[in-house]
Amino acid sequence: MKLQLQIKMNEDLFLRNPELTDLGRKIIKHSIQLISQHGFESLTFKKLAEDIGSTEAGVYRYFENKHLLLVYIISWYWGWLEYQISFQTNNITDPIVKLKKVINLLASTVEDDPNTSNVDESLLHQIIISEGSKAYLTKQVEEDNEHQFFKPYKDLCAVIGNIILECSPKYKYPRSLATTIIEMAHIQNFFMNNLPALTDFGKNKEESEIILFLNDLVFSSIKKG
Amino acid sequence: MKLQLQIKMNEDLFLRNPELTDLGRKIIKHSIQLISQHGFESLTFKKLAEDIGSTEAGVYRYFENKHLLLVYIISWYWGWLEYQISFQTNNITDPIVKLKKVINLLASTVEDDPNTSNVDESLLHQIIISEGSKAYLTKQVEEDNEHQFFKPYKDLCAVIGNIILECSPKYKYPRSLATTIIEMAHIQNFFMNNLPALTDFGKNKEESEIILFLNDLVFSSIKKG
DNA sequence: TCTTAATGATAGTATTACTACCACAAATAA
DNA sequence: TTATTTGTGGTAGTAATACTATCATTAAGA
Repeated sequence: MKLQLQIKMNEDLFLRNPELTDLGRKIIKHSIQLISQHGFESLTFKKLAEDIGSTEAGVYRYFENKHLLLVYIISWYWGWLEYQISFQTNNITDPIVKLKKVINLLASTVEDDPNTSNVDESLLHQIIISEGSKAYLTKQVEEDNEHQFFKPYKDLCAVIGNIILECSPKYKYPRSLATTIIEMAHIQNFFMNNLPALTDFGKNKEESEIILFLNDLVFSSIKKG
Repeated sequence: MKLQLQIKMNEDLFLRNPELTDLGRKIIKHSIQLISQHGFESLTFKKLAEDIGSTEAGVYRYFENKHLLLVYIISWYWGWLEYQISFQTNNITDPIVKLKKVINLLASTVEDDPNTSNVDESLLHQIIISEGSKAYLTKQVEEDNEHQFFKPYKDLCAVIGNIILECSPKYKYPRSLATTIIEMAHIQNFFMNNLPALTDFGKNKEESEIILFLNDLVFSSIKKG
């Protein structure tokens, strides 16, 4: 049995649903490749179209601009990750074990998921690390937020926040701690690989050390209450 | 007595030192205003020149491109903040009190410093929150790092890391905790004001609550040892 | 006074970020 | 079956962006 995993996407993100056509799927696939390889700034719809073997106008029929394309693929990742978390923590009763699993999922190199044929999650993970915050660090956050573009991130944050509350019902900052885990898993990874003087993981560059740091940070915070 | 505070800047950041001329100082002042008002993406040297009452070519004589201008003003801020920290924690012997002071300085709205006439630190603080990570989240990090562009940030991180070690000599992640404090002070602020569902501070939007969160996070982590 | 440095003014180029229009093929509906 | 919609390719065009280059003028320093 081959099951195709479908993530429900916000329809305001695109002009035409890229999951439904060949060109659309190519746009997603190749934009992930190009952004992870050359960075978001250097992506243009012209280059993307050439990479695909289509035309600029063709890409514009799917996405209004590259910001929305970025928000799309990042939203997709958060949706996918929330699914991964619910799947991989299923049947775990101990919330502490659950939370450790979440930290592991956030801070470990992602492997390509065979259930999503047109998305390479390991590249996407690199994009989240290097470009993730650019989705919201804009002057249009408010407008984008009204369109619910950040719902997948908020949902993930709520899921993790609830696990934190299961561990420690009296802990006062479950959501902020959740975003701290998420953001720090990525920022420490970026720093470790690019500006190691900003971390304590410079020698080995092992993401397992980031996981140890996050575990220490999180569990010393919530264990007290 | 009027003392002018001078921050020593990396010379590779500019083509001509903006601190030494009237136009140069205007470029810094107006770019801070424009970026904080309209965001870094929408800044162009043409708009900046018009705002100043000069020409595009004039701005290009000082900065090669807007990325370097951003790195310049952000570096300036880190240098200024490190000075603030050393000044304001001077004579404090208890490292815990010191660290609390640092958290306060990082997470509080900055007031304009009268010792720096051409820089408005409160606007700069907003830029750090919304645009700060864009200085390093690029494909040129490695190259920029070779030019030592991130030294002010690293120095600040080292200073805070050392205070952490004073509090708890056996703590294993002083630098990563330092960057966590710095980054989270800003990210939580951004989320509180723009995406409050990602925080626990949505109702009052008080930065004092961010400070409480950070204090809780930091001191429960380091107190154990 | 001679020279250099800083600025202003203008022009020009390649690229980016789009919008618009037309033609064609395949799938779908009448 | 024909008619129509849908997806795509191709081409053009425009305004803005991100620069580079040149020349004249003024102010400051030697």
